[in-house]
Amino acid sequence: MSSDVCDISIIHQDEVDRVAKAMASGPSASAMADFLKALADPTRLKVIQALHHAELCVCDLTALVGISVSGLSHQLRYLRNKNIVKFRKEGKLAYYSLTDEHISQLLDLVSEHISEI
Amino acid sequence: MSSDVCDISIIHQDEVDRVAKAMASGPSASAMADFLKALADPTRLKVIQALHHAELCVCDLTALVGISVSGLSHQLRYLRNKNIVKFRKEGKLAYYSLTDEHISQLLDLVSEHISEI
DNA sequence: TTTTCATTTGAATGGTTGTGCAAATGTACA
DNA sequence: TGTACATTTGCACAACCATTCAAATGAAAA
Repeated sequence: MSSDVCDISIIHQDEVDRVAKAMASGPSASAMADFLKALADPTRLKVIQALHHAELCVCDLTALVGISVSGLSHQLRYLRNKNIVKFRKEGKLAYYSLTDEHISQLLDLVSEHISEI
Repeated sequence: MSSDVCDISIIHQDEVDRVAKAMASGPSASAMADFLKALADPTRLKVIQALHHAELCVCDLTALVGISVSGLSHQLRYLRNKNIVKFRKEGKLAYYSLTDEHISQLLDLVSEHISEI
C-alpha cells in the first residue's frame, strides 16, 4: 500500500508510474479507438473487404453487402470522412475504392487471430 | 445493365460474382467486427495497452485508465468473455494480464497507420 | 466473529449509432 | 425540355453501449 489520492488508491505506485510513462508515446487511445470503430461494424467491414478485391459502384456494393442503398451511402460517407475509401464519378455512377490497401494487412491479422481461437 | 433481382439492381454482374466468391473465404464479417469492437473503445484500448506492459490489479488499472472501479470491472468482464484478458486472484487482489500478446502487433499496425496520415 | 477493503454485479441512464423511408440532387438519354 | 435512374441527404427511430450508483460478494486482518 503506497498512496491515496483523490478517492483512487494506487497499490503498486512504481509499476503504475512505469506503465504510465510507457503508454504516453504514440497516438492517443481515443484516436486509435476512433479508427478501429470504422472497422468494427459488419457492414463497413464487408464494404472494405469488397473494395479490396475491386473498384465497385454503390449499386453493386448493395448486392454484396446486403443493405439498402441509402444505408450503404451513409456508411460510405462515414468511411470517406475517415479517409478509408475514396470515389470517382463516371456519369451517373460512383465508383468506390480503398484509399490505402494497407488496411487489408490489418484485416488479415484480425482474420488470422480469430481463426486460431 | 444486366440484371434485376429483388429490388436490387446489379450493374456489373460478373464483377459482383467474382468479388462475392473472393469474400466467401475466411471468418465472417460479423465475427471479425465483433472482435474489433472489443478494441474500438478508448477505455478498453487503454486497458490492453497497460496490460501489454505489465500484469496489473484492478486498482492500479483505474489509475491508468481514469475510470471508476466498477466501470473498469464491467469492461474487464467484457474483455474476459472475449478471451482477450485473463486474471488470477491473490488474496483480495485480482491481477489481470493479456491472454495473447499477439494483439499488440495489431495495435502497432493501427498506431502506424494513424501516424502516417 | 466483526471489520475492512478489493472486486464484482445489477439496475438505471444518457448518449451514440446503424438503418430505412422519403425527398432532394445530379446526370444522361429521349 | 422532360423522364429515368444512381446516389446522396435529412429525419426519425429502435437498439445498443459505456458509465455510474448502490448493493453484494469474498477474503484477509483485528
